[in-house]
Amino acid sequence: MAKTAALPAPEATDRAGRRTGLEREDIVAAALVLVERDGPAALTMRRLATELGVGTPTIYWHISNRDELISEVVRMQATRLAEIKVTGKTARERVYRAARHIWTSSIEHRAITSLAHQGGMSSLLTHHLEAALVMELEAAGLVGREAAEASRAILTTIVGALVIALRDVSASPPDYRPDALWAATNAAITPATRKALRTVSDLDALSAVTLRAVVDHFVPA
Amino acid sequence: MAKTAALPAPEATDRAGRRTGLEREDIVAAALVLVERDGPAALTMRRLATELGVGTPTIYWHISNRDELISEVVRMQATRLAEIKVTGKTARERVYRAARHIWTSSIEHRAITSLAHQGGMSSLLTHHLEAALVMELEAAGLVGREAAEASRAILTTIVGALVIALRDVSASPPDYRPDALWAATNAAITPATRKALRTVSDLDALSAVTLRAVVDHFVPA
DNA sequence: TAGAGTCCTGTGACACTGTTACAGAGAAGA
DNA sequence: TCTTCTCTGTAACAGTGTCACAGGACTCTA
Repeated sequence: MAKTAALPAPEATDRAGRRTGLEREDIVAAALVLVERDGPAALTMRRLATELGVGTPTIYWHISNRDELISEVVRMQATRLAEIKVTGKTARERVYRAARHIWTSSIEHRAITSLAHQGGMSSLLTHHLEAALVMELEAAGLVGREAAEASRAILTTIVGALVIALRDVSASPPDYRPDALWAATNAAITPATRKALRTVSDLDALSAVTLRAVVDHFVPA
Repeated sequence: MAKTAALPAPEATDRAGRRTGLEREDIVAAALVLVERDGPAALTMRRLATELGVGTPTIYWHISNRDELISEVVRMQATRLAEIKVTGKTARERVYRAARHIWTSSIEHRAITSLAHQGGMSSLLTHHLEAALVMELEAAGLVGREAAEASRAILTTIVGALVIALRDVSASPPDYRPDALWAATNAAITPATRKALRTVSDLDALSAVTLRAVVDHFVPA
């Protein structure tokens, strides 16, 4: 609200009547930079205001909520990720590549992915990429509910790997980290397996393999 | 610390020198009840203290951190979930059932699952169940790195579906909810598929299907 | 040129969070 | 009885999101 009422005719003087010339988009862009640079926890209203050389109420004039700010940040990042060129010979391969692209770009911008994720807005972040995935699914012959289910199954798989990959292991107490847990467990498990469970896994490769399996299951050859 | 130094000889008088007779375990149990009743956000130190009829520093005498409290809550819940009886004829089927058990129990106690998850401690919560899963994987012939990878792939799949299932859709602004997003997108997608994408999915069934596919891929018949 | 109106911004506050310094109360041991 | 250790309450600190309010800066009108 507020901003929608009687916009001041965007003529010659673009930013008339403002003191700092601060626009909604500038705030969102600054927030995006802040998150990518210092992590999701750094996105504080006061800190963002300081970054912009402004008081907190100024931000609240342009943006109603912190949640809305996060939404907007995620959305801006989503549009930046919009353009994809999916390659591959078979339809299956193209579906796989489209899905894989969601993973790589999410990992690449892990700070914003975490932000979107802990705000429950991961679907907003990946929506454009997901649209590309659905298009490839349709090209592979899946329509309607079949396409929707395949898309969701694939996205589910990606999100799961992302959650594991992006969590901060050093944050939890040493005794409760996965390797310590497997070292301490008294279940009837072979030493070899136990050792393998204690090593950190290459989630990128694992995600790729799992993704391939899911795609192969849902997309006909 | 603090508690470890010179414990007061647990003889006849069990709770000597205490005024309220509050134990570490009581606090954790109360926190568990609080979370299950009012959700993860309700786990506030002050609120927990009020629930126990006590001041906040009393809690801090027994437990150093809020993070440690969360760890302890998750751990208590994890031990409660420990006992499983996996049934099924084939080894594959038993692996699937063990994996499925992780899903159902996580959904059943969604508040604590969310708590564990947003604290990055999902592995702690599901550790016992995961151990059972690994045992079934070994029974199916997978050892060492193969078993570890299969276990991780399966857990990843479950976690992904959980994240999607447990997020609060009503929290995000209406324009950014999945159905609105698919209604507004201008991608080249068939109306039938678009409609299917807008409907809420049965994640329980979808998770089951995806899980079956992943298990079939990693576990030999 | 003076006044009115609108748009934006700063000061300061409120309620809430986790966390802790400090002063004690109560029981146990000397 | 006196000391010591274990626990607990009062009160505060720093930080968070959010907003009421006053006022400055600009544009438009008289």
